[in-house]
Formats: sequence, C-alpha cells, structure tokens
Amino acid sequence: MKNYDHKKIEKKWQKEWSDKKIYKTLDAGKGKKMYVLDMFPYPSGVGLHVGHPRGYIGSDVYARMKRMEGYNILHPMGYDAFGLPAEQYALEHKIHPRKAVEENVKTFERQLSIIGLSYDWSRKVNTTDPKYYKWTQWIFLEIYNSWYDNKKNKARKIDELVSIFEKSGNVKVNAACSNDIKIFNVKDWKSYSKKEKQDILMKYRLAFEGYSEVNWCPHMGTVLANDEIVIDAKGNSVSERGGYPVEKKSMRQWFMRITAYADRLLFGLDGLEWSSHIKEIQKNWIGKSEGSELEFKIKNRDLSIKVFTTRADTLFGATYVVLAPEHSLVSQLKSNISNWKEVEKYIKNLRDKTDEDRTSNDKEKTGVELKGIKAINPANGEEVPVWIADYVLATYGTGAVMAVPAHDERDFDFAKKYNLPIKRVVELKFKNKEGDGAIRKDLPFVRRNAICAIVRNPKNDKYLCISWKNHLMHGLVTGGIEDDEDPIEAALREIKEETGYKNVILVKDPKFALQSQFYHRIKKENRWARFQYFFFDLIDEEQDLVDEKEVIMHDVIWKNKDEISFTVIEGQFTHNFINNPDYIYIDDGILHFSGQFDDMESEEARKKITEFVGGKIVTRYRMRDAIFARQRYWGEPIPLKHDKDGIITDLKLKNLPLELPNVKSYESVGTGESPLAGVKSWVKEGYETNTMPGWAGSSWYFLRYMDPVNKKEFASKKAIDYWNEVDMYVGGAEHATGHLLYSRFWNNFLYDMGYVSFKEPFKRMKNIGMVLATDGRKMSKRWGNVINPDDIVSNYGADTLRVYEMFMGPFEQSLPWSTESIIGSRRFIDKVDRLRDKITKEKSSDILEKVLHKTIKKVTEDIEDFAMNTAISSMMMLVNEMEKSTSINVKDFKMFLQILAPFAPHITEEIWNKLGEKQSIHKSSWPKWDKKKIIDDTITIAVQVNGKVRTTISIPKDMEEEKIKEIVFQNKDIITWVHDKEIKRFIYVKGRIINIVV
RNA sequence: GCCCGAGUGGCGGAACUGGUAUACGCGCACGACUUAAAAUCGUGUCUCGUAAGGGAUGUGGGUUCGACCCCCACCUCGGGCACCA
Repeated sequence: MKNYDHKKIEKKWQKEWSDKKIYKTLDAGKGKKMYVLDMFPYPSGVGLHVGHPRGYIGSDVYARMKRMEGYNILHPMGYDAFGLPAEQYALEHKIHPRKAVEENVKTFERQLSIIGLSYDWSRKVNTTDPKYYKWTQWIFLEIYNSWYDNKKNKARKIDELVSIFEKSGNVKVNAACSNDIKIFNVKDWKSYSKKEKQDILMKYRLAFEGYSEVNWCPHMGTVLANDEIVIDAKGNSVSERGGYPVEKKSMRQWFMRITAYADRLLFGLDGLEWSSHIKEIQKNWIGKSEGSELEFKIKNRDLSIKVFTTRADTLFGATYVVLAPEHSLVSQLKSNISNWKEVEKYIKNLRDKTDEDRTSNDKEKTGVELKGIKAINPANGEEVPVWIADYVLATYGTGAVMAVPAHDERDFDFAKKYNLPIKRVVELKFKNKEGDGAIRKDLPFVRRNAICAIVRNPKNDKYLCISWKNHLMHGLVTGGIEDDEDPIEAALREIKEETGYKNVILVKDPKFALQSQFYHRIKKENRWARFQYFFFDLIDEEQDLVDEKEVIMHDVIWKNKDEISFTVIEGQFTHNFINNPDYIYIDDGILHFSGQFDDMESEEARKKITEFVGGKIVTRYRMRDAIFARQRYWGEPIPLKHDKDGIITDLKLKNLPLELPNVKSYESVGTGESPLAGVKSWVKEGYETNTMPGWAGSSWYFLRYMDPVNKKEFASKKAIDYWNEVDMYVGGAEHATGHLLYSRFWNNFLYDMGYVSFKEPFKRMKNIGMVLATDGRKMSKRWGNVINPDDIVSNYGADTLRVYEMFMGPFEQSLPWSTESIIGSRRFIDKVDRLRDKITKEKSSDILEKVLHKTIKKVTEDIEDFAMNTAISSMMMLVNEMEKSTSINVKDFKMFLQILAPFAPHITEEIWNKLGEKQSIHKSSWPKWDKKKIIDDTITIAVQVNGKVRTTISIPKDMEEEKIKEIVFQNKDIITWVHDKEIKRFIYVKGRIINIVV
C-alpha cells in the first residue's frame, strides 16, 4: 500500500514548520488581514474521534489558501475548559479539575499536532487561566454596572441612571427592566435607604440578581439540569442517576438581561453571511410577536388583570380569563376567593411537577376557577369568570390570558373540559376571484343572510346535493333567509322548496357562519352573503312535488362526503367542515357579534379594538433572560461581595482576578448552593458563591486572540481595530441558540460601551457537519464505533486523513465514515507522488495546460465557498489527465502542488522541496489561472429534437445561429429524426444547447 | 402540532442562473503485469431491450421548446421549537 513514507516526511515537515514559525501571525501586517476562527473545543477526557478535526481541517484549508494569497492570517486555537464535564471527570478520577483540564489539553494537542494544522499556537487562550478570566470577570462587571436605554437603544453606565433618578425620578425612563417597577419621583428616591436604592437599581442592571425555579434533588443535595431528570413509572420526576425524587426549589441566581438586545439580535442577522438555517433557528428562538396588552378590571376590587394577546380582534369572544398559577394577583385576591383551599391545593400540587411534566403537549390541561372573582370584558362590559390553569405560563407576556375558545385551540380544549361558554366572533371570509362566480368590479355588493343545509341520509351516509344544470356544478342546499325568519325555519323551507324532502331533523347547530363574496350568476349581482350552517338528518324519503321553476334549473342528487365538490362557497372548506364540525376557526377573518366592529377584518380590528378599550400595542419576545450562575465549583467566580446588611459591592479592576480558592473538596455542600458556600475563607470575605456558567468565557474569546497576553486590557483598541470582526467562523450548528447568541449579545454590549467598533462578531460562518460512524449512528464509546484519528494518521498519513475528510461530501453535511473509501484518497496522493517521474522542462500539452488552469480556477473558487469535495474531485481529474500525458512541465506541476498544498501540506512540501524550492510552499503565492488558457475555441453542444438529445456537434464558440442552423440540418442523425416534418421552432441558447421542435 | 432542510446508481456524492443527469471516489466484474499474491495499470459498471429505441433524480400532477432545479398536493427522513396566548 505504501508508496511513500508518510510517517517520515510528515514528522520532518511539522518540525520544520514549527522551528521556522512559518504560521506566526503578525500583530499588524501591511497587507489585508483575515481572521479565520474555529469554535474552540471543550477538551474532554475521552480524546478525539475522527469527526472532531473535520471542521479544523476545513478552516485550515481556507486559512492556508488565504495565507498564500497574501493575507495576514489570524488562525488561533484555544480551550473552553470550565464547566460540568471537567468537574465530573475530576470527581470520578479524584483529581483537581485544573489537573484534569491540563491532562485533557495535553491529549488534545498531541492528537491535533499530527494533523498538520497551521495554527499560531503562541496565541493560545484557556478560559480557566486566571489571566484570561480576569477579563471575563471585568466584562461581567461592565455589564453589571450598565442598564439599557430603550430610547437611545443602547447600554449606558448605571451611574448615568442614578443621575437621572436624582434629577427626575424614573417617570421618564424607558429602560429594559424587570416588570415589577414602581414609579417614584426625586423626593422618593432621596428618601430611600441604600438597600432600597440597590434593590431598585438591580431591576435595571444588565446583569442582575433574581430568583428562579430549579430542579432540586434533596437526596443528592444538588441541582439537576432538565436532561438529568426522567419520569418514573408512577409519573414522578426523578433523577436519572439513582432515581431519587426531584422537586422544584426557588434559588437565588444571577441573570443577564439579553432580552434588552432581542430586537438587535434579530435585525443583526440580516447582514451576516450565515446559513439561512442557523438564522432561522435564532429567529425562532428570539420569537418576536406583536400583540396587544389589554386590561380586564376585577369586579368590586380596585385591581385589574393585564393580558397579552395577538388576537385583540377576538376580544368580544373572550368568555373567561386565565392566570398563571404563579401570578401575583392570585394571592392578592385571596380574601375574595371563596374556594381558596381548593385553589391553594392546586397550586401546591403543581409546584412538585417539573416544567417538562407540566408543559408536555399531550397532557390534558387542568385548572381551578377562582370562585367569587369576576373580570369585566373591556369590550362589552360582560362579567367573565377567572381561572388559574397550568397551560398559562407565568414567564411569557403578562402571565395572564383572555380565553377565546372559539378561536384558540388551547382555550377550546379547556372550555370543553370545564364547560365554559364558546362564542364565535370571527368568521372565514371567502372572496370568489375566479370563474364565472368571480366578483364583478363594477357592481356594488348586496348583503344577504343565508343558510347552508347539510342534509345526510343516515341509511347510506350520503349527502343531499343540488346539481345545477347550466353550470355543471353541484353543491349543498343553500338559500336566503327572509325578513324576521328563523334561520332553522329558513333551512327547512329551502330544503323542501328545492328538493321536496320534508321530513328532516336538525341534528347539530354548529353555530358557525361563513361570509362569502361572489357574483350571483342567476340574479346577476355581487353578493355578500352570510351563510349559517346546519346539520340535518333525513328521517324518511317522502318528497313533495318540487316547483316547476326549480326543476328547470337543477336536479337533486345524493353524493358521498368526498364527492361534494362545490357549494356557492368553497368546496374544500365545506368538505373539511362536514368532516369536522367542531372546527374551530383560528385564522384571520371577518368580525361579527362584535358591536361596532362587525364586518371589519381581523387585521384592522386588532388595532381598532385595542384602541377602543384603552390597551396598547406591544412587542413580546419568546426569548428569556439568561441565567448567569451555576451552583458549582469549576467556573469563574462572580466578582461581587455581599455584606451583612445585604449590600453588594463590585470588585475593582485592580483586585481582579478573583481567583477560585484552592480547596480539598469541591463536592456539593448539600444545600443546593455552590461548593464555594462551604469554603470558610470565601464566605467570610462575603464573596458571591455562585460561579459563572459555561458560556461566560466563550462569549468573548475571539477578542482575546487578537491580543492574548495583554495585562492592561482585555485586548488593546489597536489590536481590535486592526483585526476587526471574525471573517470566517467555523464550527458546529449545535451552538445556534447558545454560544452564538450570547457572544453576539456581549459583542453588541461591548460595542455600546465603545470597546469594539463592530456590532456583529462573526461576519461569515460555516457549520461543519457531523461525522457519523460506519453504522450511521453517532460515534460513541457506548456503541464501540469510534474511529480514532491517530490510527488513520498512522496507517494512511495525515494528508490522506485531511483529503478524505474534505472529499467525503459537502462540508456542512453530516456523513458516515467509510473505512473502505479512504483508500481512494491515499491512492490519489500516491499518484501525485508518482507523477514526479514525468516532470520535465518541456512545455505541457495544450490540453493539459487547459485542464490545469481550469482546475486552478475551480479550486480557488471552491475553497472560497467551502466546497472542498468538488475542489478535490477537480484535482483528481487533473491528475488523471497528467497520468495520460508523457510529460509535465515543471512550472505547471508546481502550480498544481500549490493548489493541493492546503489539503495535503506535507507531501506537497516534500515534492516542492525536492524540486529545488528553498522557501516553504506554504509561504509561496497562490497561483493565478490564465484566462486565455481556459477559453475553449470550439465547444461541443448537444442537439435536441423535441427536448431529447439526439446528437452533439462541435462548433467554434462564436458561430452565428444561422450558420449553426445550416450545420445542424446537414447532420445525418438530425435528418433522420427531423425527416420532412415541419420545423416549428429552432432554439439556440448560446454555448449551451440546441433544441428543434417539430 | 408548528417552523426549517433534504430525498439522485450497490455506497459517499456531482450537475453553473431551467439547457447532454449520474462528474469524482469507493465497491464490483473482466483483462494486463506476476510462478503466485499484493500493489499498479487498462476496460466495463442506472435500468428494460439482441438492436433500433424506451424508462429513470421519493410519489402524483402542473408550468416550459426543455425540469434533479420553478409551482401545487402527498410520502419518508433529518434538524429546531414545543401549551409563547
């Protein structure tokens, strides 16, 4: 198998490159800069599998090409090493997490070093290094000491907010803040104690203290993440390990007010060259929705319920109000609630359930009415009941909703279960725009009330239809309601008049109507009809005679459900309606039973009704503020101090870093608090015992690489301005809603503060697909299907691994590893090596030159697009062409080596060197393709007859259509196909195809 | 349930902006070299048909001179969200 000794040459060149520091980044280059960044890894204890380096190889290929193109490249690597896995690994192996990280980093670097990646290792960062996390802590304090001004749409220093309070209280302040802010004036502010002031400011800070529910496992004495919990056979939440009961516990946390940036994070996506897929995920995650905030007054109390709705147009159909069980109003209303015990029990029960339990979709909704409480529907003054229910979330909107069961599925389910009234106020509006029923623009509308009778024969399950003789259509029985006539009477009358059937019985009044605008073909007018639907069953087949006038126009027929193809309204809709008469209408439509808003369309009604009841239009986001605390040891300490009176002070820069104390035991203390709460010296100083979450260090590391050893700043302004944003970011798509949002948030913040000059940190991004095992599953120790890159490098060489990983398939796609296919990549490199025998000083053949220059173009463009697989396949074709040639010009061959060099840096360097080059191939300049050499003078194009290829012809590329026509019609194949048929069309698309239509 | 993305030979995949579908690689078959094997090289390899020719890009329709590509409906798989009012 071995044609060349990859072990020898790879080692040799890796040493050479490292000794000569050929990948060293210049602090400020004269030329253009290019920042190519990999998402830095979490160095785990198990080592790498063959999928891990795939992204690194891709970014390396890109960086190498750009380096050869003359860019000053920043291409660094580092480690994100705080967090649970390292802590867990340390606990299991009974070593300190720092030690564990050191070991894992070593393994990681050994495995990476043999692949030949062009990192500048001198810029390595490690989030667990106090010299690094000093600045993570500093950024935290910057965020802590800031608030978000919604008017200026940027973050500002908290001191400026204090000045505003001192001058004018908080009346004029429009800030992103917690939603339980009280209004105060200057006098109030001055009267507040230090602690009170602190508490108020806390509600404005961008990093703030608060409480949240966590999953608490008393037996283990720890907090568990959602995925560490399972549901046992009895339906209780238990820990995955050990099966111990888990309950909810409210715990003190730190938060980051990322929601302040929701809109900027949303619109910032527009300018980014990311895959639309990732942008879509972020958009959904942010979850912007426009709606109205409306108030329902509570009867006999000076309180009201604020609800958020996107469907203010359905307000007249709101038949009850639901509060989240956690809603603060519940306890405020206690004295008025006559069934308080029941309510209390319900809330208590709910607390023991996990979120997952409570919100799983298939679970039936539950709730309790707050008896003795009535809310007033602001639209019509109706008194409606108030409930608490598990399907309303405290954390979204206002924690309360108006329930409109006729137009919302959840409310509908709930109303059905508890027998609450359902009131339809929006109807489907159908405008007939096609056919001879299409609305005539020149005619006014004539309004009619009408019925649509769905008559079923229970004996054979067929439906009564009218077949119109003139129009070849059939539909259900429809007709107008006379003045003062009862709709059901009208329906019975129409059935009798049109079909003669007189013994039918009403089986269902779905209380549904549909508005339809159409042109009445017989009456010759534009109609705007409101059809009320009724279901009837036929009792017997006795018929009266039908009036002669009706008989002329239509027949009476019986049809199966599926055959009902047409009504005056719309066949498909009616068909669905018959199948599901409990149909709740959730789309926009036209209003009725809504007072002065009747006949208005939903969109307009939303604004008008909101205005009418004194509500306001608001924007809400699904995204929540991010918890910025973990109750663990292995994380950055939060640089804050609490004194005995509850006053918090922030550490100053000169006191940073606040280092993690070295302790013997960093196991959980058993109260749910961080292990730091058990460290006496730490607690005595009053230091915060929570540590930062895993995403803290990774939210700004890309800035530190720009100036990695700076002791005075997180990075100098000069370095930041020179490197600017990351030009190419490569990593997994799994960070779409975590890291990629948090780091955009931090960067936007740092921009507001003037520390960085760009809003968005990652201009272009490519997401590496996963490498699956040969069995199509994820590679995992558990399945025993892990392929280790060390083995591949040892058997085939690093160049083969690199070429294969790029050749496997599209960069962003997940692909299974193939132990069989890799040999193809090795053969390719062997062939390249063997081509050395053919190198001469003679000129290469014209054909070879042409293929070479085309390949240079293709590879250059493909690498730019990360289409690595097609770049390699085009080089394979070039090599096949070279094999056919008797000789290859040395200069041509060197150009080929250069374009192959990013993929196979070792073998190309070896041959390059053997050909007498002194300087590294990786420092040479990227070859340019010769435009003249890739132009084809004659082209081969296909000739189709009626769209089928019949032959191909070779013609000079600029030949005129008339001449081509002549040649084509002299062609034997074409003559046989065309014969003496008439030529209807002759289509010539320049340089592409000829199609003859006969 | 809702929102994205994808379905092409035995396998991984290619196909520019709607213009010769199956490039490149793996595998397989046959042949050359060899005492032999490996390695290497050559030839073939979607499918039906002796051929002429026909049929194939998940399924069914549509638009077009022409569709893997655009439109509609459906099926399957992957991802995201999941009572967000």
